[in-house]
Amino acid sequence: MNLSTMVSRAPQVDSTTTDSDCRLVKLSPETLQLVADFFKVLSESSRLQIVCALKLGEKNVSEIIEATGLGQANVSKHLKILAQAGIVKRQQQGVCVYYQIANAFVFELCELVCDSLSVQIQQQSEQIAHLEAFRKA
Amino acid sequence: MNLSTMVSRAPQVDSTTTDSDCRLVKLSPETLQLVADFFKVLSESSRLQIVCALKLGEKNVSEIIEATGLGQANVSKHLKILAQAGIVKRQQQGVCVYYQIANAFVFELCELVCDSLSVQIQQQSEQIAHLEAFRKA
DNA sequence: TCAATTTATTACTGATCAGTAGTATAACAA
DNA sequence: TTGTTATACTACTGATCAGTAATAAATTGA
Repeated sequence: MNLSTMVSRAPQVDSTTTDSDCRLVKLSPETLQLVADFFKVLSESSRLQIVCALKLGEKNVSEIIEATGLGQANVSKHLKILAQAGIVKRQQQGVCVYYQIANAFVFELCELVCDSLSVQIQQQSEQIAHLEAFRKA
Repeated sequence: MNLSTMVSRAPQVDSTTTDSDCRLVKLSPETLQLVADFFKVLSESSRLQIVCALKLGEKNVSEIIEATGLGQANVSKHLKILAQAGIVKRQQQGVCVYYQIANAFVFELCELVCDSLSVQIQQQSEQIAHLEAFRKA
């Protein structure tokens, strides 16, 4: 069972629309809050730095601190948030604690955003170029 | 030119890894900040409500207010944020201002998160069921 | 046992932001 | 013009949160 079917059984569902073309339309505010909370976890560059640092494989906390340049308490806090969101997994090995990506789809998300941003930036720079050409003429 | 190539020209790039398997590893903190800022726009349930309200087509501000139940000033503020992020487009028609989704990939993002969350919830409920069975035995 | 290392937690501060009341602006109608 | 409707803006408040210093806890080695 996925979230859509869970939500489609909830009372606040709008059943006047078809299933195929508008899954998001049916989501209740409570479900949207869950989605928003997940996006919030990824909305801090420090946490994205940690995620990127784990892209090539697991690291312990000290290695993450070194890779990101963040403070120890800060990294520990962010790792807790990432773990609670199910984005990283924790594994203790003696004194050290190793973290790894638990859900690789975060990279898919980030790359989608990157691609969209690059298109936006390209369009903006083209518009600026047009404006420049117009000003000179 | 996309963001990846932009970033791969920046000095802080890690060139010890291959291009295909780790685009995100190369992103500078500045680029990650842009990605984080985009996620932040989607990290409020009110804004996701507005996005969902526009899923089936454009709406003017009054219609969005009615669809979401949010306050007028609040909706206006969120629409400005969504427009600045390039997620919605603004179009004035007489007294009314119509907004529509400018970049449909936000739905792709949301559905990816929804699917991931549903898997997590399902796994959690299975774990709880196992624990229950263990407790009874 | 004692010291060193690694990670987590707590308490605090400053910054950011959502929501709102009030106000401004602009278009249309009478 | 005057009033009405639709939208945007400003200023404010309370809540949330990132970063940090200090401390705690747990493991390892001497």
